[in-house]
Amino acid sequence: MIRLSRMADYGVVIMTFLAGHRREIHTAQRVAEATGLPQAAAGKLLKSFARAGLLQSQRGSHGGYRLDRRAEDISVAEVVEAVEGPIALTLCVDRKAGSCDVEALCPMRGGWNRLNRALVEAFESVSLAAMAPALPLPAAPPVAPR
Amino acid sequence: MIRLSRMADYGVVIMTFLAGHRREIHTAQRVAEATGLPQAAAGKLLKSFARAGLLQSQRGSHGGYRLDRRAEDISVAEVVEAVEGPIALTLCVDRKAGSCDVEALCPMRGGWNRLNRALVEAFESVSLAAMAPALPLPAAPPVAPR
DNA sequence: GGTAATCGGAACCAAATCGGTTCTGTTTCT
DNA sequence: AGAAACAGAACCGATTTGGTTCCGATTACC
Repeated sequence: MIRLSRMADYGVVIMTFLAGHRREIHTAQRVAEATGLPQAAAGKLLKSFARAGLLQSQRGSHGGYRLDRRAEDISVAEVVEAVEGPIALTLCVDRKAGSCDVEALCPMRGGWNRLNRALVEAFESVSLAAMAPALPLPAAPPVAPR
Repeated sequence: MIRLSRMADYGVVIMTFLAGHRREIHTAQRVAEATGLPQAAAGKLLKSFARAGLLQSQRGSHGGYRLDRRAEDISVAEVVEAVEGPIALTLCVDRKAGSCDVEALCPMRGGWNRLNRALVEAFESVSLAAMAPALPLPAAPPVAPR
């Protein structure tokens, strides 16, 4: 049903948490505890975000992750794309990738593009701050969506 | 990547074809041929649409499916929902279904709802006519998206 | 310099989902 | 009665997803 993957959802939770403690460094372990997400999964997501340049990582002992930007300045689109790759409703729409066989002919292209644009804009227009108005999370309800 | 299922995509193709031949009755077989979609899959989709009340079905010999409404009057949202069920980005957002465990607490609810509403509105605002401007399909490029 | 803490990256695995088919009715026309 | 068609469910293989595990690279501290 046009589901967002659970990982993307987790991602928003994590980034929201980090944004609520700006400029502090947290280990993956700590983030997992604070958010209630499965330890290893949180680690994987944090790696993705670091690779995407969304947050800073510090390796070695006393390392961890740190987010400098404010929740208001981070769009849900950035987070979701860091986890799932570009938002693309259909292959037609996805730049790169062999795309659909009929490519230029397909009369649907335009329509899907229009829909996709609307979707992307919606995601870009919502910030992490808008997602979770009450920051920082108090006892961090362990989430569990999808 | 927030993919629409291929079936939903097929669905749009089928409904678009039928809208291009309004009030004519077509067997599932014929629809499959005309659109180039796999026979059995087309049949399944047509059943879904009939069940959803999107089109009329006529059983028995000389039966088939018929679409009375005009392409301009049918939204992509209707088609997609008939195939995939309600458009719901996350379980939180989905009315019915056990939804997420934390339900009322979860601070993300509001945000996801907002995004979901935007998504639904986008789908509702695009008609089948807008998807495939050049109706009726000529030699029906056999589609093949995703 | 050694050791422990921590991230980086890939490999891996079970389970759910998805695309698609098949089978067994039921209805209706002739 | 028999053939043509839809209705609905069951089924199946392949892919995707959620999640874990491993191993290597870095860095802080003693």
